[in-house]
Amino acid sequence: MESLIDAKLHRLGDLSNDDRGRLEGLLSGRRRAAAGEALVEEGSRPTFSTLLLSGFVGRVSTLADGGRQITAISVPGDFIDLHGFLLNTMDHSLVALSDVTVAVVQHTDLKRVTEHAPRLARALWLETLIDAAIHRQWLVALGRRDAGTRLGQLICELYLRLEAVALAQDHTFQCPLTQSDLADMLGMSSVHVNRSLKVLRDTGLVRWRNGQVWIDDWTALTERVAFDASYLDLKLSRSSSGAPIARRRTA
Amino acid sequence: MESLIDAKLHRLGDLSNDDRGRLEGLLSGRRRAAAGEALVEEGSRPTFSTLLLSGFVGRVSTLADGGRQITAISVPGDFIDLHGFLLNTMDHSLVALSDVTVAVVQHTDLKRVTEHAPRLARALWLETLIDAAIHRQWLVALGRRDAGTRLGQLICELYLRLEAVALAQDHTFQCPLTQSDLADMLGMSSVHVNRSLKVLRDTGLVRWRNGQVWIDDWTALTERVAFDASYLDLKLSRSSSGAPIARRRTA
DNA sequence: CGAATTCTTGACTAGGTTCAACTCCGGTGG
DNA sequence: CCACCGGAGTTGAACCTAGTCAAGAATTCG
Repeated sequence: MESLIDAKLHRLGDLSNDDRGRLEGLLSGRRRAAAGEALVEEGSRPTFSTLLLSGFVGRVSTLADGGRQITAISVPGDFIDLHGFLLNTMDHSLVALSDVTVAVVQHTDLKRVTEHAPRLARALWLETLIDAAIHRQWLVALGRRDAGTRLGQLICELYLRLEAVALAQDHTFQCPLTQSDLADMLGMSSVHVNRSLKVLRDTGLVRWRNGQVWIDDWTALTERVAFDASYLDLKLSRSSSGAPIARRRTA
Repeated sequence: MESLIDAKLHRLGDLSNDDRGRLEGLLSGRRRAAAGEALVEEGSRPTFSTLLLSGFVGRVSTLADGGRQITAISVPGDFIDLHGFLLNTMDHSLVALSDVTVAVVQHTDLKRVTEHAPRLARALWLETLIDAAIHRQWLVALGRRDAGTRLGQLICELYLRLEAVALAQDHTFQCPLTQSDLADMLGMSSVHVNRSLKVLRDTGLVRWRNGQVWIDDWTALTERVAFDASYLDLKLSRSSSGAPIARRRTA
């Protein structure tokens, strides 16, 4: 478990050992929650953020008519809800999509530390920017991709994110999400998730059974769904060389 | 123009006069761009961020098949592309949706200042978190709302955001977006935008003609499209009192 | 082993796309 | 001054993707 935290802290950029120690020192406790439990409720004002150690957590918005949209999914190693650190009230819930374990970070501690460690603050800021980059990718998918493509892209994304924390390898991974969870992420009905999954299965691209996913043909899948992983590979920018303002007609 | 900057800085939270001065000092120059020009290209590594002074800018992702998705829209007073400050390469373009003016902030200056002014850094972080909150709201809309609702919600959002910077009042505002731009934001065809707009017009809720929008019945519109403005009203959290971890079955 | 989810499949429906034609409007040049 | 032009808006008709409803099969869990 500690190795997961190490791996994550490493990915956060080239923090000094000081900063890394500061951050590890913040983790003040552990909590567990069972699948279906809300870690943080919409409308509440949490006093802590958490680092997800095991399991899957979804950001869930519930509509008046009972509809659900999962706007993001966190995998082990992700900070959950750094948003709650700066925002007054939660505009969505954080729900355990499987049994989960989290490490708790008190906002008061987080505030104190970030005021004295600007590089660390920047690393955490970056973490939320990566969230935003994933949000944008999902927006493109929901707005302009068909159902099968959205599903395939999500499977690719999950695989790479899990592989990055050593929870997936050889194009297979465990995934506790139900088809209904997938539907709420992909903005479609669970029936259609099922049908789309069947197409991926019948074309030999992906098998998904009993909570285990096998990507049988990674190359064909990424081509079929036009998956470009670059949005997941975001790192803290170091130097600042680059091109001047671009001027080009797009219309 | 300076009053716009003042208003914006004020909204960023209770910065000290020192911090406010620091931020104003960052604005190193002005640029103009005509509708259709790209301010920042996908794949580039910008060395500056900008504050939008006039006009509208969209974050645009272009698909291989020519499809476009606008994942966010910036109105005057918004910082554009703080993302580019920390991320290595742009995963999308920033395109002027009308003629625009921007104030430029060099990343090197931004970096120096945020390292010595943690509160200011936090205010800018917050700015990107608000972007993310809007992203989530759009995700919910794209995933779970029908076309008319999405359109109505966008009109409500635009009105409130423009009103906050004194560019809208009395439920009317100027909006240079074409129906095709709207389509690319709402993930639908421009034909269907036109039809949805006609429904809003015929039911007496909204008129949109020659770049001018009138919301004829705000109350009815917000009810019709279940618009909840709270996600736009996000402020820097000050104290840190709140409820402990919530435990509730949602399934 | 029985109950409750979850998954699977079929039949029908509806919201939205596509294609195409036509209109409206502002700008431009003869 | 007006005729033309191009971009934006408007509308109809045919088509299609995905949703809904419903029922049965498979899994998991107590």
